[in-house]
Amino acid sequence: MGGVSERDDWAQQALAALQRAGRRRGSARGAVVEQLASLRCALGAREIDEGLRAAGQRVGLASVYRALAELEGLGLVRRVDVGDGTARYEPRRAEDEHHHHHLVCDHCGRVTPFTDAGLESAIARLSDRIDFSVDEHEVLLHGACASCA
Amino acid sequence: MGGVSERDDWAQQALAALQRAGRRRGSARGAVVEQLASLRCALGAREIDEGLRAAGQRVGLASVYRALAELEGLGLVRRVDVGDGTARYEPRRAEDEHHHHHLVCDHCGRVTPFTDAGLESAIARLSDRIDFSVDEHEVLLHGACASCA
DNA sequence: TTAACTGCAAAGAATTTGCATCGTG
DNA sequence: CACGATGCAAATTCTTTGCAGTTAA
Repeated sequence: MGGVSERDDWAQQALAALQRAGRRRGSARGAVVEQLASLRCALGAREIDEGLRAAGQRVGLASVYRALAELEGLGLVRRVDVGDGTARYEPRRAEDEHHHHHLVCDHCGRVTPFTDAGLESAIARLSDRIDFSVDEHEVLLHGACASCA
Repeated sequence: MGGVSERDDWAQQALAALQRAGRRRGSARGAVVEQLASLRCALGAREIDEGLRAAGQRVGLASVYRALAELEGLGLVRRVDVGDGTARYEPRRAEDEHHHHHLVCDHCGRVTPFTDAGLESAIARLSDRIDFSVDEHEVLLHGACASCA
């Protein structure tokens, strides 16, 4: 719990894991990790690409997809699908740090994160009870956000 | 309570709603409603199309998509996205009848329904607490199913 | 008869893959 | 130097749309 922000923390962890997996450090992959690390909530491949482009980092969209696939395979990011036909990704931080779920406004499309302890414990109890090895969970609440209601 | 199976019940309700919405009763749409009504869990457009084809009902895939879009718009089906890049749909029955969520095996891809009262009440409490009008929710548990673990 | 419904084929959008080239270890 | 990484373009896959023929009300 020091001066290192969780952002750099995750980025470092991700880069280390990639290296451990025998991967080299290319510029595109590094940029994607960097971009993901600065996120608070899930983003799609196109959004990540645009973000990098805006930051002056010209990256091929294919490389963004490849980086995401790699990171997902190593368990460093998780894919969240809110039902609009595109995949979103967000860093999977250690422990319960920043663990959250998503509110999806079906009117404006905005996706907002939220957390709820009651929900987490209900899921934990449930996970223990069933004959299925749970290693990831996601709760989506669809409806109308405050501004759209 | 009654001799009418929930299957016919939902199908009738769906057809009635379509008619009320000023839609005619074409064969393709009727077949899709029929097929959805016999489901216990979510299916993708292609699967529905194949099911109909297997039953001798030759239907254009485009019509299946059109029927699903129409039903979703009327709130008769809900779309479930388990993260494999394809959309799945299942009938949205009245009240809590058959209300369930999904276990997704990341190894074999199998999707299995489950129910949990604790989860439902946690979500109900949460929904009351937040500044967001929730009208639909979905819980996805990813991991390894009994046969894959 | 009229407007909705349907199927096929073309169009679109998101994601993946082939390949020649570039850069890291 | 050798092999992984990258970008572009072509290829796939899923879904939507344009049209002309078909059919329910």
